[in-house]
Amino acid sequence: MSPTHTEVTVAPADLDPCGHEDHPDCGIRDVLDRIGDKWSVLVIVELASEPRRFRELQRAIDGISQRMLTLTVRRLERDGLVLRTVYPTVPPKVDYRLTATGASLTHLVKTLADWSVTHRPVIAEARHQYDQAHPDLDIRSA
Amino acid sequence: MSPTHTEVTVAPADLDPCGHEDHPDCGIRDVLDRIGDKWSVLVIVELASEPRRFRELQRAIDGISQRMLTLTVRRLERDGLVLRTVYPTVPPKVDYRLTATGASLTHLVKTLADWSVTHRPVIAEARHQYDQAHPDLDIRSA
DNA sequence: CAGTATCCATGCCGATACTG
DNA sequence: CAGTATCGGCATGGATACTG
Repeated sequence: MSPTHTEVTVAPADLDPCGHEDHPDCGIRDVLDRIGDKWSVLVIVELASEPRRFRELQRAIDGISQRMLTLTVRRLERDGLVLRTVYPTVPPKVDYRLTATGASLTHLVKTLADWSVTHRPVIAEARHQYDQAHPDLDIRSA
Repeated sequence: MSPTHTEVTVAPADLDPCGHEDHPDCGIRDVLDRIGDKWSVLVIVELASEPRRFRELQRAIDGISQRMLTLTVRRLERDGLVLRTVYPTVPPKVDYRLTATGASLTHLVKTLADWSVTHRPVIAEARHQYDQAHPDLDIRSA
């Protein structure tokens, strides 16, 4: 880590992984880079109803490690989607809640979930068909 | 969608990475596992307007490798989001188009893009603030 | 043109151990 | 409780070469 460097991080082109703005693509990748990872949405969903403490989140989100929860909430905090509040008590208490921006994401997430529920059977069937038709081919491990 | 199959496909735990259905989480992770990767949405966006051939896709999607385009369209095909058509000509011609299910995703993608465009400035600012306040901390490389 | 096949780098993520 | 630090596996994805 060696935190002793005064150099100002310029952070150029931080939000623009792809080169051209005229394409409608870029915005999408941007959101997905934010919530497309393994845990972010689950944290957001969990915080949608009410603020949660660190351990509460960890217990609520099945399978997440301490490390990943920390990383996930830190990133969400950095992006201004989650507000982190530290109460200087002993033992320490920290809670997390959605900011206004973060809360606006819950609608989006709901839309995603709805789509999934609606189309899940069709997709499952499509997969089944495909795997029947291509028994030798294995996409998953390719 | 022509539900002409009597056999109830059990689909053994293929679509259910997390263990419990009562949580609202699972559906979301499901979509994200499908479109959350690096290229899928870009392919979908590109196919939204009209069918495309393989090379057309590759040229349209800046930076995608041959390998990744193949993998991406294959997965989308397997999930029944994209239809692949081979014309037995020489040289070979293959085109890809969205299925009805795939097309239904474009609305979703549009929603994502809109959210991104709307909130991008706020998020950029939040990041900036955060990085100012925590100059030593580096989340990106953690 | 439309792919396969192979090799390899990165980095996401999990497991574990330790701290204020 | 709420983290940090370290190590290591494994999947994702890029580069390159080859094929029908």
